[in-house]
Amino acid sequence: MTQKADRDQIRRQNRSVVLQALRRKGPQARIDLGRVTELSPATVTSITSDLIAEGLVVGVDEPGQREREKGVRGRPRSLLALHGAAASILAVKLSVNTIELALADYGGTLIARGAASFDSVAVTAEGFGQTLVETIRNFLAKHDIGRPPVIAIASQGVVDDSAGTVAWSPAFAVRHVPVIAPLREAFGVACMLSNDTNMIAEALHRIDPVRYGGTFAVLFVDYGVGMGLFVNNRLFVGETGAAAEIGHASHIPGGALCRCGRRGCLEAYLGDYALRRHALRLDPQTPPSTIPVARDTIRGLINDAENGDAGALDAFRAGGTALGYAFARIIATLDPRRIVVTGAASNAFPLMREAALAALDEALVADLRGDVEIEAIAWEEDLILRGTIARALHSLDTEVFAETGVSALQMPVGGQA
Amino acid sequence: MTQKADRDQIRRQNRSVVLQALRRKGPQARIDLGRVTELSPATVTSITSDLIAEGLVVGVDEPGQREREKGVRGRPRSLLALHGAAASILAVKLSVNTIELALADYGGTLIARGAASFDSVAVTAEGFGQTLVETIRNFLAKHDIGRPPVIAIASQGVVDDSAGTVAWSPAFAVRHVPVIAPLREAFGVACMLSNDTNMIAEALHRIDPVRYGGTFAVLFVDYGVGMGLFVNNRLFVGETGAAAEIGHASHIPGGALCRCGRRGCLEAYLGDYALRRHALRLDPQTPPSTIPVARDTIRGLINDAENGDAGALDAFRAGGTALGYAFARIIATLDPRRIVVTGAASNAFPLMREAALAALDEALVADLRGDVEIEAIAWEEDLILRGTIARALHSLDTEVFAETGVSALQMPVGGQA
DNA sequence: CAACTTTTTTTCGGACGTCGAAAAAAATAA
DNA sequence: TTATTTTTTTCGACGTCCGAAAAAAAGTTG
Repeated sequence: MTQKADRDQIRRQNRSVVLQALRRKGPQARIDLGRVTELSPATVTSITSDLIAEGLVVGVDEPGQREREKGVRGRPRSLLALHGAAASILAVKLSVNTIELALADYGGTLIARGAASFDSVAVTAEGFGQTLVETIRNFLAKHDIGRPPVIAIASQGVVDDSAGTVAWSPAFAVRHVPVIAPLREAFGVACMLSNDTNMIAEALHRIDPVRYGGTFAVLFVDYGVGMGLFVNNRLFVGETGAAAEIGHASHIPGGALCRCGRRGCLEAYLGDYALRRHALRLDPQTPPSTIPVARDTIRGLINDAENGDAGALDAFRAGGTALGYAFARIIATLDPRRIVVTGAASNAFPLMREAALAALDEALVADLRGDVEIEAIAWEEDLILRGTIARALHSLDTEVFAETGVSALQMPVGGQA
Repeated sequence: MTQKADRDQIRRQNRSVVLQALRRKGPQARIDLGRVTELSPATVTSITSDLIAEGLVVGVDEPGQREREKGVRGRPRSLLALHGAAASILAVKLSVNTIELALADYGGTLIARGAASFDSVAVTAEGFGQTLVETIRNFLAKHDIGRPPVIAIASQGVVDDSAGTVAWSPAFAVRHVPVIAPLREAFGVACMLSNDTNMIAEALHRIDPVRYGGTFAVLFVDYGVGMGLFVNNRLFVGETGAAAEIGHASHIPGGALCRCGRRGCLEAYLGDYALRRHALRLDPQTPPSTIPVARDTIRGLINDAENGDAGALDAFRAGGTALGYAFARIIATLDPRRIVVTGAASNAFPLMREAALAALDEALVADLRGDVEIEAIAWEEDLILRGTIARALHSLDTEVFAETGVSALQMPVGGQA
């Protein structure tokens, strides 16, 4: 049953709508905010003056503005913008042997970036929290910032967002590694944990909410296969946060041997090791650990294929077939508007397309397919960190700062209090 | 981006909350409504007096009430209830050769039921609308009711809810059969169209919103395999209404021959014809049309299996394996709280359980499985019509009657105006 | 049986958020 | 300097919710 509504809720929602408008459309005058949000000018004035008093929004003087309005009569518009110093976000990306960090302000401006290495294999459930805390502490010290109010982490593998742990990741030998708890304890700040592929979906949605909206899926094909899912314009993570973990869902019962030890996972046909295994014409049961892969394995295979190497071509054809079946199963279950393929292997999509579409035809009645669009987009490493930042900012806009009477989480900068 | 909120929205939502509370908890006093909805007594009085004036709610005298409160001091509670005559719902269930009908009032009370036969195979895209209109007209004439304000249809197969057509159904030889348009034209009333298995999920959710809430899936295993999906406490139908059509999603690429002409669909292992085909030890490529099935095929097979028939036992074992893989794929994609198995084959779940759980183990890393509960519930034919009525009533509560100043869609009863 | 107690329901006034209209502010044009 | 235009703010009205108080309608008690 729906919840009751009261007056406070209206204000909360409208504050949030104004903040989101400023985030989406950049600095703008009150009159524009009124048009975008459909709130009356009177209400916009009321809400923005609160937000300004609380330090969440500031008046800005955009230099270009003056000239662009040269010769326009009337009272000049005074632009408002999100106040960068109102909060800051530390986005952390966990992958094999690497922790990447990015610091952004409330306006979404990137302030600093960094990276650190660690030994994934040696990680213990207890020790990793400490590693993470130290890495973050070092990074923050180097960038002269006291206390980031929000830490958002994106991790490979299966994330349990209610427990705040990484339930299972190719990066770790151990399971159920606590992440949120040690950070909250060390820094006493709000923390959130997400799956990395979900953050790709989030980034795409923030970049183009129309194209990447409604219900859509992102397939990340790289060292493994991940999936990010939006349902009804919202990130969907399931009951425990483990939704969209299609990489280790079964493609062919009893099929090729996967890294996870099971047989027939989608990843065992599409992961970098799987493609190489196929290209080398090794037995599908060859243990993945014995197959040499590196960061650029997929690029190498694409090169080989483009030079006419039959093994590589075959590997992508087989991968394409698996991909097509994955499309079919996603469509049958979710009827999405769009499926996006990205990751290192997205460059190989032209090599896989034909097999993928043939498999889709074979696997799904045409009447079930709807109008789903399938596209491959070039892979950018940064998408994950950008999505992570975007998600954290959105949660500030809708949850923290929507609350009336909350002043900015003041960020001490430099030596000043 | 979220929409702005205004004053009217508060009232709409709170009216809706009150109506839903009356529906969920039955007749109750204002003070109880206040407790359930968390609205103040003053607000409850204000909202209910509007609702009473509009004919949506009436005061009732429940005979038991008096005695139960014997000896209780204070002003006696005066119970309010949904006013049955405020609207009526005609639920229509379309299946092979049969149209079932049920008429209910706004209070959810069943007023009449009926059924009619028609020749599914002979249906044409243009003619079916007429058949449906006539069937409904006859039914309504027989029950002395003028003009049902809401018609809700549940159909087998793939429903396109934006187009208002049955895109593809085992009941019809033709595709894209218009349903909404002819009804709206003939009766000029609000119509909605859903997939039948989705209505099972809806019925379960209304019966026990806690148990059947959040994200859960219903697998309907019977003549075919259907799926109903709730995501975040709401029915999920995808972008075109074709979500959760797992029956014709691929289980084994190139596998057993399905009714739809493709190979390896889940249904080709779990549908009644598939089970019989296996039990008779026929080749998996034997065309389904040549396999004799009837309404009680599954019951017969269960009997055979319980009497030790090796073929029938094998068939259920194979079906169980397919079911287990389906579980695994659903869990990997959606991470649901619960998966419910129902339909005629749910009685066979004990015969399938072992194979299903073994397949699930084989197909999905344990860490991905979350705390999903898998249960089989006895199949009741009525669940579909009940869910259809429930869905229509819910849409009245939240969309039509939530609007302020809407008086009841007066239902002419008997000879009276 | 009249006064008291208890519980439910209604009434009343205050607070608050949105909106439209009018006023004020700040520019250009004549 | 006055008129015009556009943006922003102010003001008053209206609607909704809520708390408090009053009213209503019973049972209890002496």
